[in-house]
Amino acid sequence: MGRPREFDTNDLLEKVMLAFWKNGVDRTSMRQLEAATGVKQVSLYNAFGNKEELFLVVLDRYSDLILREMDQHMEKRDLNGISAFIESIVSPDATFPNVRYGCLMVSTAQVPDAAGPAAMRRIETCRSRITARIVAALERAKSRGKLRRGLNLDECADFVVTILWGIFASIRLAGGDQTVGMTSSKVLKRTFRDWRAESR
Amino acid sequence: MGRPREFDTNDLLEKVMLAFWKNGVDRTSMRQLEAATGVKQVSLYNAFGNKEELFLVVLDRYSDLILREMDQHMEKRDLNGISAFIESIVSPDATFPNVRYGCLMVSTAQVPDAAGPAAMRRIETCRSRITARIVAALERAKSRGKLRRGLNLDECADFVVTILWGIFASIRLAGGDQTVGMTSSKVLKRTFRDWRAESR
DNA sequence: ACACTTATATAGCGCCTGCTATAGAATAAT
DNA sequence: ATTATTCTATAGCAGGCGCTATATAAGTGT
Repeated sequence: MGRPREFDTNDLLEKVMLAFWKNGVDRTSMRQLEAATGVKQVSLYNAFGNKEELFLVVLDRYSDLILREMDQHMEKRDLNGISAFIESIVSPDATFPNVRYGCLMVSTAQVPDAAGPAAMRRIETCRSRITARIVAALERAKSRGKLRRGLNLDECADFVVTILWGIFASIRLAGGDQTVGMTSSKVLKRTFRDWRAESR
Repeated sequence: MGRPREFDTNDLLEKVMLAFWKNGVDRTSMRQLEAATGVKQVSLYNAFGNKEELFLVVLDRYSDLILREMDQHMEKRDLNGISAFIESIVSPDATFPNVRYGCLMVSTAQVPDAAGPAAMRRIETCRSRITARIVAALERAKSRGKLRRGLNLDECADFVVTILWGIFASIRLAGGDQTVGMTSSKVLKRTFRDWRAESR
């Protein structure tokens, strides 16, 4: 019933996500989104309600993107999986796209009022999901006897996620240069060696 | 010669810094600054030229603040100095003020166009000064025979600064809660143990 | 006392923002 | 074919933005 929309929602959201990612919520106007997507403002409002709701949809999309990236590299693996995931972000031939713009969640969370409380809640949720995946990988490592005794896995996971956050923030500061991320990833790897069983 | 200004520049800049820190450059209007400081917009423009230049002055002030905090805790010390500095940020009775708003530089750098290229350059400069201070502390540790052989000090310093960045970004996300920072600081401390001489 | 300088106070300009009112075009169900 | 529905297109509103023009008050140097 009714006239079908002419634009492809998936394409549209991809372009909108990139615009928000690159320029931030505040500095991405609805008119810019119209220009970037070729879809008129009114159609955007018809489809998504308002700017905040559109951003929330995009944020969910981004959240899926990063969690899928994790699963792709970490499923059933342990410490090496964590390293592989981080390398997929910082290595020169990174599979994670547009990492030169940092992380949509990290940058959005720095000015909480810009995106609204709902966005902040989603970002917190996604971060805790990321942390949970790291914890799971650490637990796999432990059950395989690869970890020292007395290591607090939750604390270690928070540590790793904080480094991940720092890498994203640093890449953004460096104008997209992933070098800092690479060295951090490298040093983290040797920290993992410290976390392994004391048999060295 | 001429009429002297009625406001105290130091007080003014402190209030302006807090406003930018809390709300970000974009979401801090000149009218808000007028309200926060009690100084009329026109006076602000007379004294600082425009919003961007005012922000640059504030950014320098913030930069001094954080570098002084480092010197206070790290001068002539090594690994323990680094830990003390980070703890002065994340501990419940932190001496570093307003850390609940994260870091003015970290958050500003996430939306580069908001503050302008000059601000970005200053932030990069300050970050490299922070890194240099960490390197210096590591070199002191090394010259005191406290470090393992074969450790790349520059890489280790980048690692530490990335963690610092991540802590700031995480505190902001957590709405000012410093818990994540505390655990990261704790795990970093045991990473330092790994960096020490292999006599363990 | 005077001119000169620099402060403050009020008001407002042009621009961009998120959002919407209105009208017309295109498709679905009846 | 008609009706109902949902799309697109043009235009514009109220409000906030950075910034400034103008007028006036309050000091300093001669």
